Amino acid sequence: MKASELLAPTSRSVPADAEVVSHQLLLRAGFIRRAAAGVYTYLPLAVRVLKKIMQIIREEMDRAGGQELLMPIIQPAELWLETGRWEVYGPELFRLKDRHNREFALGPTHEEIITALIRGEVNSYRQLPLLLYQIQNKYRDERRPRFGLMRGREFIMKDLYSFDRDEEGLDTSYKKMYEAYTRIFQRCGLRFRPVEADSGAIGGSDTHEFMVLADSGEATVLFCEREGCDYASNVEKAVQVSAAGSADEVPAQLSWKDTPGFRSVEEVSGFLGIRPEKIIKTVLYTTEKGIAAALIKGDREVNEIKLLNTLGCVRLDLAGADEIRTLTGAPVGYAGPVGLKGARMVADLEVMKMVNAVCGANRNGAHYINVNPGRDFKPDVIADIRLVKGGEPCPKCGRPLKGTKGIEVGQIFKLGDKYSRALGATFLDENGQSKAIVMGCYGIGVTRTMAAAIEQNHDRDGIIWPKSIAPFHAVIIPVSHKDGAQMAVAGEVYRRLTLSGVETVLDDRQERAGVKFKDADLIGYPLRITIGERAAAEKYVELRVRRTGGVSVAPLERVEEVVWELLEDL
RNA sequence: CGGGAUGUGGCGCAGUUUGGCUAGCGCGCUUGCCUUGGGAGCAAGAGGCCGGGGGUUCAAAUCCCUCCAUCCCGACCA
Repeated sequence: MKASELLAPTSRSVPADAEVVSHQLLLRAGFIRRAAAGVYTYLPLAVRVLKKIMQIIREEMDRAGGQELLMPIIQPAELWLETGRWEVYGPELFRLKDRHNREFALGPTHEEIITALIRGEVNSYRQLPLLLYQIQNKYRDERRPRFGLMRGREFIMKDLYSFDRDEEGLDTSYKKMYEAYTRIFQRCGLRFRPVEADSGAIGGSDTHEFMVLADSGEATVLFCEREGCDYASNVEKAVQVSAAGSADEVPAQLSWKDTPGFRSVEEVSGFLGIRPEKIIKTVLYTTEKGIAAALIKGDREVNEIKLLNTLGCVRLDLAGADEIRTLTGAPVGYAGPVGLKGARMVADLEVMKMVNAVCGANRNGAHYINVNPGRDFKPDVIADIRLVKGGEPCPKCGRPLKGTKGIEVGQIFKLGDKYSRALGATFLDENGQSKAIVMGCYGIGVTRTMAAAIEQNHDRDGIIWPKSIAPFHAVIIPVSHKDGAQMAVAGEVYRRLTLSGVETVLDDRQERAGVKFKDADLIGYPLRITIGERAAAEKYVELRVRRTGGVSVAPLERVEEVVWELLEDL
């Protein structure tokens, strides 16, 4: 490819509305352009990277026994009504109507479509297991599209669905995918970590997320650094290790104190001269099942995912000031569990071990002291509902966990029979018994993977593509485009490399050398081949590795050999 | 959806508070000269219904109303 013919519009200035590096660099290096919020055009360089990622995915899916198919993006509402997700999926589902006023959705995922397909095609245990996948655009009307390709409303995803006779078969399929995903992200040159996760709206039991470790990640992951311990979890899922209570303290008599104007944990603890750990924080939520009160220690935070799961709700919103006043009879800041009625009360495990705690008195400007859970109030549910933080003990081995940020590039789910039951996808087993097919689903964000790769591989000058997914392997830069000898050698190098299978760009643009060097670094070619005046005269080239900056030379007649050697090591 | 902000040639911005006559600057683009190992220099150019609509005014990029778009901060997902 000649750079003069390549549509790769690079830019020196950083676009004002790009916040994260991957977004900035994708724009600056001429990989993407925005069409609407969360919707992008992929320019030729990006398409080359995406194709490589997709190729790696295809190879690993096929190796694991997957078969590729292609399902419609436009999906009829009926199927979504059958599974109940027409309602549950909510405003994230892009909806549209045809000329006859029939309703459709733009597919955010394809459980409905594929299960409907399989219920028609699979009748016998002999046809199972089955692993089917596709790679195509997905549509999610995100509440807040953000960070370029990291969270788009239209994005490319690989989704595979497994169909098995029983749980055991599902376990096998799940394991295959776990291993395939591990290989895929390794091959893409990413530092990542599979973590336990919450299954969220898709439903199902077991699930892992594949997290690329990067500071710009939106998810927090906790993992154990001890050798041999493999515990790793999304904070949403991370379980707390119960600490010992303050057994030495003797419960005192319940009483209350005036705390005029002191509402927050910090204010109250400061005013009363106690540590935040002595306070029971009461957080009120509204749900579709009524109001819920979450009780946690003052220095903790509610894990709303856990709370949602504990309550068995779909919606969970922080209660407003009016709702709180109606329920507690006091303004925000004075809610407490003692004597509280009209809310479903969920206490965190830690709260039940507290002795002589402090909590709001459901009265303006007053808090109870010497509150003892079990004696002074009885929660409806006792459960693990708090966020675990870095530094807390590993549930498996007790060592302190490390907390980092991660970008979720893939997730695998055990769905069970949720969708097969809803849509009637059954088969006859060896005994002639009708059974629901046991399913799993497995997604990879292809466009997000590209962005994540940049988050992890860049420097001040630009992108540093891992060789396996780089748009090109090498760029050839003649220092002066007017120097016939240099151009001739550059052309010869280009012919040799292209012939030997190196994906090469010849920068033949009428630009000064500095401009070409800057662009080469920005675009992130793993290898740069420079031909200067002397090199042209003496028939050699200069090679520079983007990642290390290491420079070497090679004679023209051996250039392809040396290039391949260098590429091997990348 | 709440909270905050922005919208002026392709990109980055100034001008808006205090309305005023031909709307500026840098980058990029075109042409020529010159230069050629890290985004050179000089010269001459092209390119803007100042996000849309409505209003106030002798006069609106600037004030008011309204709509739209985009970005950032909070709850979900690949």
